[in-house]
Amino acid sequence: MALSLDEIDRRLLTELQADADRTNVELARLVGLSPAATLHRVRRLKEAGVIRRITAELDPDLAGFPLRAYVSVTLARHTPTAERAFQAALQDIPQVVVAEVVAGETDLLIQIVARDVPELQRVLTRLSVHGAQRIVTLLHLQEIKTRSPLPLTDPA
Amino acid sequence: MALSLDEIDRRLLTELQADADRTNVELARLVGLSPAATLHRVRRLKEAGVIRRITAELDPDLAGFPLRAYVSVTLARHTPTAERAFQAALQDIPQVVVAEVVAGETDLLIQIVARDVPELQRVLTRLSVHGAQRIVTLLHLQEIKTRSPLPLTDPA
DNA sequence: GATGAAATAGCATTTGC
DNA sequence: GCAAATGCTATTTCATC
Repeated sequence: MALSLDEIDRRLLTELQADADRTNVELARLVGLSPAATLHRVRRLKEAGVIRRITAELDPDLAGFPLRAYVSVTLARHTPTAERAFQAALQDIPQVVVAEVVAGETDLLIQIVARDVPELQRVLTRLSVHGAQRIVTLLHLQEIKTRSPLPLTDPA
Repeated sequence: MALSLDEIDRRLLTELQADADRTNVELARLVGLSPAATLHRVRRLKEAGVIRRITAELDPDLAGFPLRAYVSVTLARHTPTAERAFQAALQDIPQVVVAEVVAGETDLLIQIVARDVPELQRVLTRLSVHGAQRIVTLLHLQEIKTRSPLPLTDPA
């Protein structure tokens, strides 16, 4: 599943994770390649899917979402139909910004954003309605380490 | 803490969250503004901090990190010193890509990436060594809903 | 097979309105 | 917020190692 990336690819990916808001010539200088070669490599990394997308990361507070929560969910019934129905419901709840199947103490882990407490509560209620049994909520209090780049250049 | 954003700002932010890999003229067409005005607004949003950064989102599998885990941590001692020491340790572990203080069943929630099981285990051991008491690991199995934009245009 | 250099078309950015 | 102007960049092409 993993692609073979050489040292220059890894440096490109590291730089682009840290800051993708730079010109191609700037990026080229950083990795010591010509702009043309740099452009070619970055395009290949996008086409290969290693770079999923270039995106704007917002400050949730400043954007009007002071409440964030992690919600771990255990489903009431574990039939394939019930699971698919629940997953479809998650797609339709815009305040659910991430959802994953996990292995461990729970079945699913969901990330929620909300503008205020009533909105948070409405989302939790919707989860219950759609088949969530045990719901454990962890309310975000403080960021310790903000999303950091994958450690591509580290010794394995 | 929240900024006042008008409808055009919200559309700009929504578009940039979905795909920031577009030219300014393209973005201008999408929101119905001139390129100059669009550039001005986007720059203001960056300076205000609503846009934290523009970043490349990678595919963790293709980038060589097939193992991801959420780890909830309860600290052995809750003295300010112990907490600060633990948080400092997190900054130094490159496989820890996100860390937050939460309220609920646990104290901290951490996101980890690893290339293989031994690497994952090494990280978990480092967490124990630095003061983590109860460690609950949720291993990522499958993405249900990939990181979605903040629902800026939704009715509150 | 990937890189570099040169050329063109298009864009980012500024200024004045 | 818009329109026009300029300097720079993205992008292509072609030659090269």
